[in-house]
Amino acid sequence: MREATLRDVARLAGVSPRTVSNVVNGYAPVTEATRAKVEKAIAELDYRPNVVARNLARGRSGQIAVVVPYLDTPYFSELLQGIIPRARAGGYNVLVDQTDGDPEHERELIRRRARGFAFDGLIFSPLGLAQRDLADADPTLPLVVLGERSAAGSFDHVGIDDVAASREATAHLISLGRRRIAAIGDQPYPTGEAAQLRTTGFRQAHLDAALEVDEALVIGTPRFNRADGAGAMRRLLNRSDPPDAVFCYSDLVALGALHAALERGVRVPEDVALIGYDDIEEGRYSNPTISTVSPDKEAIAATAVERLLMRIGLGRGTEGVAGVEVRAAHRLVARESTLGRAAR
Amino acid sequence: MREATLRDVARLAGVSPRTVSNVVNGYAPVTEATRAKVEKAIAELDYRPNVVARNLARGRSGQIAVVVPYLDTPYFSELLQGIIPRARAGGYNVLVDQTDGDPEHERELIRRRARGFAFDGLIFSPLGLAQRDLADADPTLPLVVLGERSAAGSFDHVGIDDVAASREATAHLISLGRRRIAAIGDQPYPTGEAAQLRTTGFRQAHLDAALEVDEALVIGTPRFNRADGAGAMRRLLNRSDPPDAVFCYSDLVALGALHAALERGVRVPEDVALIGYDDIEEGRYSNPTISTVSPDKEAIAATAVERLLMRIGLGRGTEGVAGVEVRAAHRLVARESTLGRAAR
DNA sequence: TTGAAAGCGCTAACAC
DNA sequence: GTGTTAGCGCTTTCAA
Repeated sequence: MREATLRDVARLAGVSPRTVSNVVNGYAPVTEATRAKVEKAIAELDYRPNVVARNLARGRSGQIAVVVPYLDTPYFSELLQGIIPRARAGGYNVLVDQTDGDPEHERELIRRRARGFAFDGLIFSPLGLAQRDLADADPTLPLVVLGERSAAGSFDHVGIDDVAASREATAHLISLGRRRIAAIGDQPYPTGEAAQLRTTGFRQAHLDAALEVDEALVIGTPRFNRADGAGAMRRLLNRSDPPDAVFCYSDLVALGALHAALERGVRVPEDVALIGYDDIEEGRYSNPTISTVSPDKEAIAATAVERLLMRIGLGRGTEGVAGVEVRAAHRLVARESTLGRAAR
Repeated sequence: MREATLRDVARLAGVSPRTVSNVVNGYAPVTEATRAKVEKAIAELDYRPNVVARNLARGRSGQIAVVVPYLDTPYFSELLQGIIPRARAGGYNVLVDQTDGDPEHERELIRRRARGFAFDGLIFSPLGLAQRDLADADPTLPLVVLGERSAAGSFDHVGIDDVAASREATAHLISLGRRRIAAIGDQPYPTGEAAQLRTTGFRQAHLDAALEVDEALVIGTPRFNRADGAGAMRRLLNRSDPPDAVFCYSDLVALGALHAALERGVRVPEDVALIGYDDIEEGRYSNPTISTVSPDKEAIAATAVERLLMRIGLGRGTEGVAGVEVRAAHRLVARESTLGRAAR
């Protein structure tokens, strides 16, 4: 049996489609009597508005897209979890996609709203894509980029102060008396813009303490995942002069590094202290627990959605609006991987 | 400036909308010359088809929804990661939502496609919702349910054999000489249908070995997460006669239990062996690594998408088609949390 | 307060 | 092969 349409309801209720539409959307004032009639007809026919038709008529899709490099990265799933309910509260459904960090996929997504992927706005966490590539993005697309801004543009940025946070994390290691500090996660320009900010903070902390950075201890990794963290750590431990502390550019990297250390019988933090970045739940349950930089994810999710909906609300007028950079709060969370069991 | 429409392209190319549509969709044979003209016009106007309009005309949304209880549960994010590319390959975009295990939210979603949430089919992982509630689901909705089937219906199920898998996991602990085996994760009917299957397998393994189940060691938890796992483990360790092994109904539960054990100085697996369920990546990097039941997630994702698209293809005819139960493969993966470091 | 009617942009049956 | 045209189901301007 065919789905009931608004027309069917109108016919049954003996009113015009216009009136039904008014009732359904709570628009113009409708007589109580009329409303009752219409609602009765709606119930009788089990009528549900066709969203696709509505969107076509309204000239919007009622959806936003959230695109991240990897969905199985806890940081992103935690963020997504914060974004979805807020978007729904704002009347939007959420399309999700991952790019695997593929620059082509990312570019395609931005340059021209990807084929067949209909959305009114986009929350985007670029990875393989240099931020300046966003510059020639479709300027009519409401866009919020996650991560610190590295280039101006007509879109918004939401992120924490990576340089400051990294500096604090490194300073924490230094304050514990560590002197040979490694960094795992550096990435070359232009892909690794976020990574480079962290490296900058790492260097600043050394400067602050009048310490030299041993360049051999700055290890690049293609991804911020457990496997790469473990691999980098193994290389560090193979050295004749291994580090006594490591600043990892993500908790996943730190967890991988931890695994590699314990596997070799290297004690954490006695032999080597470890600090991560992101404050994912996993780091609160690992053994030892992982010290980390904790970004205010709730604020990031909330701000990203808020800014995006605002831009969507502006309509095509978005084009003129300059990009805003929003800095969410962060804090250092010291746990066992730097303080030791004594922390308990 | 207004977006170019198909009509604009037709006008510029000097052909009819019909022809442009043909070119865009690669339908009917089109002369090379015409095609070239049309493509030139498309490029010139930077034309992109309006997906919403297309969907309305085609009477579909081109989207499927994936609904899980919690997005930040690694098992679900890993699954989602397998589902999304496959759905896109099949021409569908993926809407994602989480229910927080709220039965009302789940029911609403099924009973009548949720307001404003447009999708042609649904992959659904119920939690708070008893499977028999799915019975009075909209029978015209193409639906694939994740998890083992506990009731018949007109929709498909994709999952592993939970009873058998749980039996194997428990048998593994028994084969290691453990005799006081606890289970963490049981849940009351009707919410915890999946949990109860695992409890059944747990009991069967005891029967097989002519062992008694100590009912005091079967611990219920509201959720399958780290915190609940840790809490349950603490209670077990508080007993005068703690278990020498624990079958945890998810890896997250096992990771929480592990944390609680180590926190007390209880050795794993020497004092208590631990086995989980799901084989999430985290369990391969924890210290010790977690033994687990590994479901073939790729197969689950692939089958779920495949069955769903098949049902969507059937159109309204879906109604008659009986539900199919697909059993994906699983295997036991023994790691350090049962075998000890020697496993390396 | 409600009705009539013109689209929203695309598809596809039907003709030529 | 290509054009004509009538919808898809809803919104919304303009009248009444």
